[in-house]
Amino acid sequence: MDTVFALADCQNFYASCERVFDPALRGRPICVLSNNDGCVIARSEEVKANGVPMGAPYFKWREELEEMGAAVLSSNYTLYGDMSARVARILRQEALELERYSIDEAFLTLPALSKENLWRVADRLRRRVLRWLGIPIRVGIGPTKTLAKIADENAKARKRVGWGNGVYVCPDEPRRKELLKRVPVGDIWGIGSAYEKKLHEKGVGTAAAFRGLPDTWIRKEMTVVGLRTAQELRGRPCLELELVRPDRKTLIRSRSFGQRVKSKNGLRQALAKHAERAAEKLREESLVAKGIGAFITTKRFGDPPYYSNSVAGSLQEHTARAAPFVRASRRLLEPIYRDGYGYKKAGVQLYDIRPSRPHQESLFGGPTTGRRRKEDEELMAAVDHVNAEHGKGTVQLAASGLPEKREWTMKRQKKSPRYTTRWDELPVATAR
DNA sequence: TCTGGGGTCCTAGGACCC
DNA sequence: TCTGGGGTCCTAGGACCC
Repeated sequence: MDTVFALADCQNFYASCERVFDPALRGRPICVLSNNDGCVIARSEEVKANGVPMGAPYFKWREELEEMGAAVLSSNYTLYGDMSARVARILRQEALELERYSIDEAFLTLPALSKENLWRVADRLRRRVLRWLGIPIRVGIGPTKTLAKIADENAKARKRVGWGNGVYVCPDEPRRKELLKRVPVGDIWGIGSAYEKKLHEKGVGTAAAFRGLPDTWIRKEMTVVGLRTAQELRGRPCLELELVRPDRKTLIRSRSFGQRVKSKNGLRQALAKHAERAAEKLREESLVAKGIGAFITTKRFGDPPYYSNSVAGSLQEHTARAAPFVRASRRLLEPIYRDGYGYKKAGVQLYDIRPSRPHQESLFGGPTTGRRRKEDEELMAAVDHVNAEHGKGTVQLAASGLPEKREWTMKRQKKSPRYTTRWDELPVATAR
């Protein structure tokens, strides 16, 4: 069957989620902050209209946000993740296949119906998601993923000026070319700031001009990735839906510190905590890893002297137990730590990752064999269980320090309740 | 004072092998 | 003076995404 691609995109997703559960937020400007309450990562329309850019540092905009009466919230990923899954379930009702591309976007394939009928299917999904979940979505449709993305952007632009309802089907040639003449090259999915600059220097400013460039030039200057993008803009699909998520290759846990950390001990505790959380994530996904790297950095904007370093190491065997990673993180800190700097961020990266089953015992037994390993695994399972019941960090290794003694802990002061995943945080309705 | 935290893919170049 | 021709694997760095 001939198919087309659709991109369904939740509008102002985090802000929309917050509004679903707190009616007082409807009609009120909202912004959601990154971890550490550092920058603005989601904005409602009102906040966008007031000129607050994506990624803006919160402290620079605090006063303006106050003036506009904005609600400022820490990010609540538990809530957003759950709502995201619910949106996907509704989209699957019409999709031939569905790829969850990010927390707030999904690619779908639909049968290649007439433009009018595609529009109807998409609009039905849009209305259903709005009515059942309270989340406004847009849908863009096209013959390739890249064109579906452009259709979605176009739906957004049209809606902003009061045209349409957030559903847009990419037209056929030659009207498609007219559309692409109005799309700035930097707005194309796959063209970031570096390629945008390069293309501008070549005098290429629009998607139409970009897709008209010779393949040899694109290939040479932008690798096969750029060439695929150009082909997709010409209507030739090069990217398929990714239906099974490929096994992850790396796993990073890192955080900026609430304040600078100078002591080796502080860094040691932070790395231990990241190692512990990384191992927890491995178990969550039934994976094991052997490679581990650690990094520390003072890196700040315009704030020398700066120092940044990382080092990689390896465990003796694949595992998902916390203790070996924590020990390794402590060991790895030694060669990279320099006294006298105020560190701003630290993290742990795991690699050489593979599924934990089927379980492979080394012929002669690894360093940890038999009963000892079994006990460790049971301990980890118990830790995960307690933390799932009572909240992350209820049980943890002593190496990462007591929460109240930490000098490096994260700021997250404005978080909303986990309305949909915690019984004790359910929204309360009162009648009068 | 205060600027997130994850990921992926591609290429070039070096080490090493026969 | 002249200095092969493949492979593979690994890593660093650059590009992109949300």
